[in-house]
Amino acid sequence: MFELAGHNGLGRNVVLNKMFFEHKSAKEMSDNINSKTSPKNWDRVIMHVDMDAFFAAIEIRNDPSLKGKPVIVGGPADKRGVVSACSYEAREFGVHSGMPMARAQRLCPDGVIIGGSLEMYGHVSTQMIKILLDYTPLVEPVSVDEAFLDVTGSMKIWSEPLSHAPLRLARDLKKRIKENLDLTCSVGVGQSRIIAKMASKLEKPDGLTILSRKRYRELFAQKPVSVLWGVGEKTAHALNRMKIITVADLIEFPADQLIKRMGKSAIWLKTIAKGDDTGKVHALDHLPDEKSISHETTFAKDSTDLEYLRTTLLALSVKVARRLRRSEFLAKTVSLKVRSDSFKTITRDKTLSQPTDDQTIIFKTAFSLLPEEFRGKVPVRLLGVKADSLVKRNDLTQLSLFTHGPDSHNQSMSKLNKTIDSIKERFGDSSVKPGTLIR
DNA sequence: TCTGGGGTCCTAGGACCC
DNA sequence: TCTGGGGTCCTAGGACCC
Repeated sequence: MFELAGHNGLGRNVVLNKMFFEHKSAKEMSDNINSKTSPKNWDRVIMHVDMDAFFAAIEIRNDPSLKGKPVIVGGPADKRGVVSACSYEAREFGVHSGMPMARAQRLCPDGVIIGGSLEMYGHVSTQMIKILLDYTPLVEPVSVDEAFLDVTGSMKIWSEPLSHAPLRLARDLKKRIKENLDLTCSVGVGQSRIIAKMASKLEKPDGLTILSRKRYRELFAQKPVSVLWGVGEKTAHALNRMKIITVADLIEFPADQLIKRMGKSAIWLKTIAKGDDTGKVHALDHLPDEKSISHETTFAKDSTDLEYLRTTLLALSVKVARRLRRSEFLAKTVSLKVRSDSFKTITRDKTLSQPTDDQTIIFKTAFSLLPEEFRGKVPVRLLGVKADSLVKRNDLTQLSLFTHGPDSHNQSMSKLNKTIDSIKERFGDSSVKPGTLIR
């Protein structure tokens, strides 16, 4: 951070964090921000709020005796569980989310393993969103523990001077989350979603980073392409084979050649490299409709027992159908997912003659898609059922708006409440919709 | 070391239609 | 007798994210 602060003399650095606040006076800060990259001249002010070690932090908050200990939240090792979140103390041992619990336990034998409650995390997530809504109606959850905010319209309230408005707002927001939820978050601020998103990661935990587009480019130019959001292992390798190693390489690489090699994603890769994305932050009650609803389960032990597989598929179908009905969707397509003992995963799907939310139809369709080799021969590790190509029931049955009450205020209130309630349904199970960040 | 669960988006071939 | 081009749907698989 002091390295970044070292750029202050150039009058262009707008990277700030908690260290910065503690060590710099208001005067120094205003000198720092007072430049042509000042947030005051931004066309948009986007924030990304990312809760720190969310599940683990909630567990520690609820049981202070866990404070300072390596806390690991996830499924049990003997049921092939993985880590879904862990405290920073656990990370010191090399534990991270997505890691098999068996391995985490070996790395961190004294770690406190907690199964956790997705329902409770969803509840806290809802509380967090409610706080964020006090700053702007444009709050778009990305997952249980993350959201984008477009606070462009809120800037005037947080002046004077205007150049400090994003900083003041972000500090206030962090303070309120700390006071109300007793949790910390990291906030990234920038002129686009991608900049805000990348910025929030920089000073975790309890960070606050404001990044101009210029500074964003300076900061990431020499970093490997894999730091970019959306560039995973495979894409990084593909780019590396084209001699594209750093973010700067990606920016400089001729667009037409990149499109030839990478297809459509080339455009997006260039965009994130430059921090130029124009993606809007959706208002909470105008989120794009869900595209699919699915449930899957991994068995504690692989199974060749067809009756067991049937029962499991039925249970999964019931869960999927229930969610379809609750959210008033019908599915045009039913999809089955099977993972074998050798970890090979296949999917089979079928488009129905009539869209449905009926568990029996979903189950029968899913079961009929189960290939012969998995009916007693090849051991099955995982089964999944997905409802796809969703349509709103109302769109289909032509039920009109008139069926709702006449009181427009109550109507919009209940709509908002319903929307907030549905966050848990939609995001409370650590699901995400990464696509909305981009497209 | 033995790899969860819930999502989104993209690609690609073949069918089918105009 | 050889031969269009475009559009959309269906199905399977894969990359990626949290």
